[in-house]
Amino acid sequence: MHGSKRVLFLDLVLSVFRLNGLLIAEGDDMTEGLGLTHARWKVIGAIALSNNGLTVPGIARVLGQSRQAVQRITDVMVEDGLLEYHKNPKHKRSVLVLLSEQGKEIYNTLREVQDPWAIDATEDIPVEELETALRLIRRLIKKFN
Amino acid sequence: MHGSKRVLFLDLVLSVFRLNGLLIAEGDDMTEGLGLTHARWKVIGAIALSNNGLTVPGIARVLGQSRQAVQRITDVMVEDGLLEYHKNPKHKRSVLVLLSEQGKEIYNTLREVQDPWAIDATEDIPVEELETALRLIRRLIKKFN
DNA sequence: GGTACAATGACAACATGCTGACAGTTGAAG
DNA sequence: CTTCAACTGTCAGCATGTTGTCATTGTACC
Repeated sequence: MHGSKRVLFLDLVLSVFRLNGLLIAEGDDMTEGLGLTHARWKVIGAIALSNNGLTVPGIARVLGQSRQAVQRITDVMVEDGLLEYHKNPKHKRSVLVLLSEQGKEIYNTLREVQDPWAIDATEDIPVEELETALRLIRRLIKKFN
Repeated sequence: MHGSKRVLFLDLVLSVFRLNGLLIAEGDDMTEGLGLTHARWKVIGAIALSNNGLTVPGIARVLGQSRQAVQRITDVMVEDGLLEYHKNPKHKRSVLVLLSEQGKEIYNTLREVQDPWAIDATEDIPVEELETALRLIRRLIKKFN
């Protein structure tokens, strides 16, 4: 009988939905004044975490979104001077997306708010619990991928 | 120095974003053929879990969304015969949203797919890990609420 | 009872996400 | 070298979510 396990898991799923919304709200609060929406700081974060830049479909894979949705955002962000398209030696059409100088400045400003936030959020949570939760979430990601 | 804990947490945040997207995709796959979108099965689920029906703003609070977004969905779902608006003895304007007969049937059909899915997804995951992860996520939800 | 504040429905403008479709590019298998 | 499937950019249509605004209804406080 796996009844309680099933309920436990459905509870987890609903909680992930809820936490997802709250995390986006937190991010939007943090980026208030930087002129960023959640779609934008997600892209900036994904690029900043990569060393050599990412292609548009690459960003989409990291964020778990469609490449078309990411393409639309990056196009506007390039127009706004936050990102730059660079030639990709490995692909004639698929350019690399990198942070512009302005984009880097905004990311640094974001980090100044984000770092204390992350530390505060995990203040009273043991590292082991974070690791267990992350491992479980990764396992589910792999399963559903 | 909380550096590694900070990185661990940011990794967790990104993974929650990713898992959120994958779970919605899983739900959409399960409801394929039922004519439901994720906005719709979330509403049906929220109402089904409540005993006496919910008002539109009430659904919004449960799902962590704006009442306007939920209102638009429920209006169309009433038109489509999935939901019904009933008089609310406690409020002259704010009606109660309930599942119609067709809505109940669809929810039952959904359960027939959802239950095996939940069992399969957690097949090789110990209950203790599920509980640890859920506890952590709930703690974060409470923190950001 | 009256009054101030919160909650609700309704509508609009906008940002974001998805899928489908089509053409050009890449890479791997034959 | 050829061929074909997968990947990519681009455009279009549509569903969803957010914020803002306004009038109406509820509630709490005096």
